[in-house]
Amino acid sequence: MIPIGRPESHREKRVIAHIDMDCFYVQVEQRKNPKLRGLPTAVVQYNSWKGGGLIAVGYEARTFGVKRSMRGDEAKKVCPDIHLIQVPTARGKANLNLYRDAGSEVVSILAAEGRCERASIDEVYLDLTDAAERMLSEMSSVGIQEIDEQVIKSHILGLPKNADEMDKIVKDWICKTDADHQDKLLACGAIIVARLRMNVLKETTFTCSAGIAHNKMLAKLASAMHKPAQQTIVPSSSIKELLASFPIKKMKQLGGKLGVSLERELGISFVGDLLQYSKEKLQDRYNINTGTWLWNIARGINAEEVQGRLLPKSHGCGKTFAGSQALKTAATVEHWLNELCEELNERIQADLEKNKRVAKTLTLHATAFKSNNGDFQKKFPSKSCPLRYGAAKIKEDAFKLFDFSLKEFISPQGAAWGVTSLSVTASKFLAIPSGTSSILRFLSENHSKQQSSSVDSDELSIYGTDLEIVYETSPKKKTNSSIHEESVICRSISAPTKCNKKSNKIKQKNKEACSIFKYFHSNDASSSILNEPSVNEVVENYTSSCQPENECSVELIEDPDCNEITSNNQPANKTESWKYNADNIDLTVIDELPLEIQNELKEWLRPYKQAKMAKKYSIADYFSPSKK
DNA sequence: CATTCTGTGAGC
DNA sequence: GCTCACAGA
Ligand SMILES: Nc1ncnc2c1ncn2[C@H]1C[C@H](O)[C@@H](COP(=O)(O)OP(=O)(O)OP(=O)(O)O)O1
Ligand SMILES: [Mn+2]
Ligand SMILES: [Mn+2]
Repeated sequence: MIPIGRPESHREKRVIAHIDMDCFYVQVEQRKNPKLRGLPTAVVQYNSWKGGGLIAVGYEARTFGVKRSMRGDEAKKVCPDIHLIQVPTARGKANLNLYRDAGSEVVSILAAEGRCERASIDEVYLDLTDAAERMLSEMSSVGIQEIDEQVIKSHILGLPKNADEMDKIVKDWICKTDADHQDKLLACGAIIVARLRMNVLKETTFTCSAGIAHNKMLAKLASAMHKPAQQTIVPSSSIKELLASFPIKKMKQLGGKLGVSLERELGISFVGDLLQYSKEKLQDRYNINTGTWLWNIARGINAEEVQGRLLPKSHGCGKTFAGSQALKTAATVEHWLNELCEELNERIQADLEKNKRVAKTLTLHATAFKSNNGDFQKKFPSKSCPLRYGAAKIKEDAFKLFDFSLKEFISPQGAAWGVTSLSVTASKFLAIPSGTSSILRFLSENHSKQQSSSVDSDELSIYGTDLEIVYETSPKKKTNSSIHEESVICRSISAPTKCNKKSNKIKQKNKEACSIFKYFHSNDASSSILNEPSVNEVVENYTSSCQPENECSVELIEDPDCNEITSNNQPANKTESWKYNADNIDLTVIDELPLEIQNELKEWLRPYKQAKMAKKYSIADYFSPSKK
């Protein structure tokens, strides 16, 4: 909820920008159909019921009083000429990929000058401290000379308002040679941001607005002050006055219940009104984190870091089934879950291709009512399980999760039910290592070759179906350092089979596992991971199996060749571990796996078996250009 | 009968 | 680690 309240150092010297696209979905539609430019336009989802719901409104339409969340019909009433563009649909639901992709385009342009955090589909935070410092030092002797026209359009808080002289005042402020260091850095930040915004416009046709300040909170606040296609600078000297009249509910994090409780319980209206309360009082009334955070924001202090993150952390698909559309049979739920899972599968496959990462967790959310107990919406328990790649697996697992939740929802009485919303989410992404000497890269390259000459990619995915590849790298601490370990374990994952009522935990069938190998190489500068695999690779075969329906006992056997890193082999969870059998270098263990899995595993392991027969154990052999 | 998303900390 | 409420696009 509330970010942990950490104070910033007394004189904050960071240069932080917040950039937010103007009426974003509308601009995306206007790029697609330029005839809409300059016309009152809004984007709606669906349209058969009351003209659909507006989710984005262009600035021309806003002058007529058209608002987000209005119905299409309502918008037509106040703005008869409005162009209502529908969100694309697929599989009976809205599909937002057009806007997601446009958002990614923008992020990739804006990430060029400093650490960038994708804060939503249409906004980012940037930490431009280094770039601004560099700029300032480069022109410290000459002073700032030429200024883009865009920069002149900046608004600078705390300066006297004078419409006629504005251009000159801004230019003077930006170029002022006797300004303090903090202000000069902001001026440099503003120049950089203006250029970035120009780049976005040139490369995408989209306009955006920005705030430039010493922290995220003030930058966010400023970016919304002057829209569209403008930017606003917050010099430190302007903060007190700004917050003194800044409404509490407009502050990020105070737009909900907390903001209301502040207004009601303290009887205040503006962020600056919080100044009268001691830190202890705020911590006492709210809690240590929230209280500290409140005390700080009243003073314009906020030390939250800009996280370097360009990609979303999860992908979700959902649909609501309002009123009479509520789903009342398992079959209709299954139908819609299938549609949602199809889309989710498509999106995580695309994400894998583009971003080389895999999702590890599948979560099902729903809302439902019980019709005996009044019609009132009750939260349906959400559940998650390991995500298995492949549309069929995702569908199977999502429906099982739903089924567990439903039983919990209706028990013990058992009653008629109706589902009013469903969603499935893929999360906990892990990057696939991409260095030349990575085992996973090797696996995936080999696998994609097999795939091209075989069946539906859905049915044979490197991360998918019943197999998962667990990839681990040794934590570098505790070592003697230059040794780097990668281990790959290939194991089966089953659909969720049981749900423990008490702990609410989904039980998987016990995993049957085959540790494929471990791989060590030196991570010295002299033999960098980026170089050809070099190194003292040791490809060890580990074999093991877990008895189905039995918890494995931990049996760690020291690796004779690599004593120094066995401590890193400690399994985090003692219910799963691998026996090491140095003698069994043949992959006979797979004979103990279910036939279906065996076949799949054999396909996968063909290259390794060939390698074994040739008594070649070095992964380097696979990377050498002559081979393969 | 707003809808369809995403991210965070608390509490277990 | 998982689930939830809350806050925001
Ligand atoms: N409540 C919502 N439901 C669905 N989609 C939304 C919702 N709010 C915003 N969006 C989508 C559509 C918006 O174009 C996009 C960016 O949101 P936001 O930045 O708040 O407004 P905006 O970009 O449309 O206008 P502005 O120019 O005021 O920033 O996210
Ligand atoms: Mn926006
Ligand atoms: Mn936004």
